[in-house]
Amino acid sequence: MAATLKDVAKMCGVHPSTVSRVLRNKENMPISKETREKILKAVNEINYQPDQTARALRLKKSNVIGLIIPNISSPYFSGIAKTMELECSKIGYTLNVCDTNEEQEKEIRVVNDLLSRGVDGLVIAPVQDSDQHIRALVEKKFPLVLIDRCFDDFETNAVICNDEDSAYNALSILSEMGHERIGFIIGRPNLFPVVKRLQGYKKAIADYKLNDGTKLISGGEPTLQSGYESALKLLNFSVPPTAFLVSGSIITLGVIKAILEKGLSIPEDISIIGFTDTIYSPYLVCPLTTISHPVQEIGKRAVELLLDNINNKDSLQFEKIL
Amino acid sequence: MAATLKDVAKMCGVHPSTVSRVLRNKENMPISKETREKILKAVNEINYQPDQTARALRLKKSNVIGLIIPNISSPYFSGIAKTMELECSKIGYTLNVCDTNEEQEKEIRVVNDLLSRGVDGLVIAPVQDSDQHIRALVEKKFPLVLIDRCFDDFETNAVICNDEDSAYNALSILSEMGHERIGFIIGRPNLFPVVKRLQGYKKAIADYKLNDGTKLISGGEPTLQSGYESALKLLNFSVPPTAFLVSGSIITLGVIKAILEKGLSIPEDISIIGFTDTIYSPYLVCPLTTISHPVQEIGKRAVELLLDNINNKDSLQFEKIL
DNA sequence: ACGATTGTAACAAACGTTTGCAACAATAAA
DNA sequence: TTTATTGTTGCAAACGTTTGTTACAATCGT
Repeated sequence: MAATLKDVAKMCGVHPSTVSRVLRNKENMPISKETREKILKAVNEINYQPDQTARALRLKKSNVIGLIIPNISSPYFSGIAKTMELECSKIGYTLNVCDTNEEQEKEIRVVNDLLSRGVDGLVIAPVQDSDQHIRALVEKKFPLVLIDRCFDDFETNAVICNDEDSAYNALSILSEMGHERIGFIIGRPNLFPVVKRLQGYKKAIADYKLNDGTKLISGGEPTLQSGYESALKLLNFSVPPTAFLVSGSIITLGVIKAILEKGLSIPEDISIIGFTDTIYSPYLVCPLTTISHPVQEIGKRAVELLLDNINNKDSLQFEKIL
Repeated sequence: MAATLKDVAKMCGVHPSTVSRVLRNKENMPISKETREKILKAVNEINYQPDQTARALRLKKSNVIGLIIPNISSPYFSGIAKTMELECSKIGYTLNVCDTNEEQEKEIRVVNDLLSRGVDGLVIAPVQDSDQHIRALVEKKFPLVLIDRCFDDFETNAVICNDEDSAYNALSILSEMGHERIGFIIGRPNLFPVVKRLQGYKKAIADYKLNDGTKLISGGEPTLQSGYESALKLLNFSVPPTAFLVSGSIITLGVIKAILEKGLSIPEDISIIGFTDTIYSPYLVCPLTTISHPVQEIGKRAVELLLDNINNKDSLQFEKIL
């Protein structure tokens, strides 16, 4: 189908290897001006494009990096995907975005698939139901950066946010506003950032002596419905919370729905601070205070870190950003 | 690094080709039960994964299809990407999502890159500033499906929405509500769906005898700022419109901002119908009537159509869905 | 004038697969 | 016993690159 090195070589009456050398112009092998120009002319003429598959096979380097995320249609992850793609194309890399649909089994399949396709490195926001396959990668010293979520029991490169402090700060603001009962609505409880937020939340509850010892944490699924039900549950307490910290975009919508249905208004009756990233926030039915994650920053740092790792396979750091 | 066919073969004392035959179990070449089992055991033992790069090179088939979209962080396109990815992984294909950032030059680069990487087919939502590279693909009979946007002057496989009728219907609804001056705020004017919406809009204006001959169309950029300015422009007319048809999610936010700033309220003073796809719509500051595109349907149809095209390279149809 | 040095380009092997063909046994047919 | 047949496996080429080594000139130094 497409033109190959051999075709170009035949056109010029030279050997394929000569063409290759011209295109990758090696200094150690000098080539006469005439043949070089002859070859370049032919290359332009038939618009020769090197076969990256063959190239990758020979060089054991694909110039592709894989991004594995649990949900590409979430504004948070698609934002990260976007900036990573931009960063990658700047430096001549192709980004291969894969969606695990938040399923552990699929994540494992996808990792294997990308590996067998010869990606040079991997950026993963792992479903955190198991970790052996990730462990295996770090043991193999395969270039890897975790984002958003990471594991507490073994070290990897990672770009994560300081969710613990964020949650803590959110509560101190609410506390200063006079709130004494602050609920926390969460999504999947075993996720790294959720765990961290929970830690910050509990620490603040203790430090500021809030909630009267009542447990005001609820949730379980990262869905609108779950957010709705969880919020409703807390609102139906005899002494309901006067403020909410909420752990995800879609969940926040559910919480809002619940509050409005109870005939309460935001922020007059109830305050909300949400972990959510979307341009729509300022235009919601209620003014919403949000803790937003810097997607561009995360994406940029992730590819930087991964590239460092690809180029010198031994460095291992642990990076945090807020 | 990773185990190869040769490694497995050596373990079993057989030839690599035999291992290959076992794994791809060919019927025409029978293999004794003993060697087959011996080989399968070894494969499991060292967890052999075939090198897809080498495979693709040999077979001239990668089992990868490329998706090229102008903006992956738009909820519309990321929704399509998600469903396409799901569909692809069902049938053993990998989806490679690329973002052109709405730049024509980058789209061309990306197409070439994916081709040289040996994708089996391409789904593209083209930036529509030029079309030769797309034309070249269809002439080459390369498996291709266009989504969301297509070209009027040459035929391709395509999955598009009937935006003309949608716009027309929106106007008839607004007209029935009593509106006589209806503005239209658009993003990039040369885009296929925008052109179609404009046609529907104009047709409805004529049929229902609206707008008094005044031109109430404004816009240019697909940004919040542009939507804001465009709406403001129309609202500052001596006889401003009483309703808006708006052509994109982010633009809609700009329009809302403009209306609220003028001290008007939605929907009491002004009605809006927007072409926008997002879960947030019901929770915006105002109840918003939206024309939503069926992302799952589009994604599903696109990969179906593309796969038909990959398998029998001659079929060419033209498909529309609403 | 002759060997050594240089500039230039061809050769061949390799990356990890797949697959048509040949080869070798063992068995069946004669 | 010989020949044909079948079942099972090995051999080698091919996919399109890259790169160490070799080969051939022409030029140089002496």
